[in-house]
Amino acid sequence: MDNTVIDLASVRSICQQCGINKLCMPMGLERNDLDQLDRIIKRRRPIAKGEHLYRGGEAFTAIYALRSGSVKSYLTHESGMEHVICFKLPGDLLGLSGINGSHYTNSAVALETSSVCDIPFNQLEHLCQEIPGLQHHILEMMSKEIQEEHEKIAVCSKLPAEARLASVLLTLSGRFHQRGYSATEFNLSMSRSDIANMLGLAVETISRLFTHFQDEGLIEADRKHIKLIDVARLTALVKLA
Amino acid sequence: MDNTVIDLASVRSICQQCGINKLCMPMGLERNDLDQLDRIIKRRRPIAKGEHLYRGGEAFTAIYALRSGSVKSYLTHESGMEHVICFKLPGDLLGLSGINGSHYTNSAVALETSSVCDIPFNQLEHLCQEIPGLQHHILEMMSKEIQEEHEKIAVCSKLPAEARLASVLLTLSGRFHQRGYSATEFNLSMSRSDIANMLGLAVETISRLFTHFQDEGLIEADRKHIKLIDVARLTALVKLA
DNA sequence: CGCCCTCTTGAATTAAGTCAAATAATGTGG
DNA sequence: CCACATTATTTGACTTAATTCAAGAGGGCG
Repeated sequence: MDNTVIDLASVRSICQQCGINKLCMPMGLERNDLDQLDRIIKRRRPIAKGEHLYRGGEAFTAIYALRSGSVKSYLTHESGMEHVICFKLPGDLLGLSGINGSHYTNSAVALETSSVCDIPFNQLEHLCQEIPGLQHHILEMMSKEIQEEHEKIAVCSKLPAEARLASVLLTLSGRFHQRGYSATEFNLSMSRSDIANMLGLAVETISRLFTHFQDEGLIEADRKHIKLIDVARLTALVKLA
Repeated sequence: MDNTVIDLASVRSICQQCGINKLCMPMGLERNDLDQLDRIIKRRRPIAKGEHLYRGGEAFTAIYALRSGSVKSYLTHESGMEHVICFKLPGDLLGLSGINGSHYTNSAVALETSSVCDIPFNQLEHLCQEIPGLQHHILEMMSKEIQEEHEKIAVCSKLPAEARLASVLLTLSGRFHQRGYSATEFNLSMSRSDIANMLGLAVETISRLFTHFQDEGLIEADRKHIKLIDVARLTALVKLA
């Protein structure tokens, strides 16, 4: 497995240097495979807050791995109404739902300055033919997305407002933790209204809940900055209801 | 493309005979490929109403293609509460969310006598390595499932009860139509309470809506038998709101 | 500095839930 | 095949969680 001699400034692929690679792509890939993958990936210069990565309806050409920052993906109803689907963090993949139908079915917009890797999909597919581990990884990532959506539907359609917000906070906490950041203290890059939208609630409700959580000593919230104080009680909120 | 001579009772693979194959698996596969796929698929004897195809937590070994009947998939909350995720019809695939984590994350139970094909997943994965079209098809099916979940979240978290039920009826209508059945007249294999559960509503609400839709001349409902009368107005219900 | 947009807070409204009960199916054992 | 038990569906009355409307308070940016 570990056939690496310490060859410092060698031709290490960018993927290998990238701290998030365990999340987004490679996993147990051999060095050679990683290099191949690396070769098809295009890096972009940073994307500014508010810039779109892609929009619903555009031709599907690539999936994206978020390297830094955060991105919101959303559907646009024909009435023009937006529905926020999820918030992506570094290591997450974007655009997978575009595979079927060869057009993106949702839009992705940066919530802050972010950077992404473009992974041209047809090339990725070819590579999957040669690298079984890569194919498996893609399947796993898609499977995980399906799992997450199932979970999200359960939360949004079964739990009261309080539990939904608690769930979002805890989920974010867990995801930050996975990425090596604090699980109890973080900054929200999304607005209250994005959160409300995703949870199918009114902004006012979210705002009230934030103050309520704070009054109850569950969290400390200063604008975007959130500190989880009583994780146990937050967790209980989600379970109960 | 069409290199078939009329060789009646030949060695045609079961997949080729199966009327639903355009939905579940093959698509543009060559005859040879189809045969290979066919070889790994196991057919089961029919599954009785109420029998489980798999349960959440069990080791993930196979995905399933529904051949006839209908199946409900649901999550079980730790409190024991069930959350219905979706209803599967012939041609649909089940179990895809189990790929990640190698355990089924939801349960699938037959709503009526049904038959399925078991597709051992590791064999399928191997086959995907050899048949690019098959790999692509699996990716498409998973992508579609993600799309559908996105859509479902939008419906359940944004639309009022009336529109949610209209959406379910229309979606089912479309799916029956795709499968060659009437788009305007069909039998629901699921209970009112399954529908309510999936939509995040109370059974009573669903019941009231059925009678309401009937009073409004939108549908005719006799127990499980549903007849869509005014599709245009139903559609408008979903859009508006 | 001031405008704009996000967020917060309060009061009134309402959609949907809960509780309770009747009715209609479905199934079971004798 | 019938009587009974059980479950699914419907309907009504009341309650409530969350929305909507209205308005004020902050913050951030040009």
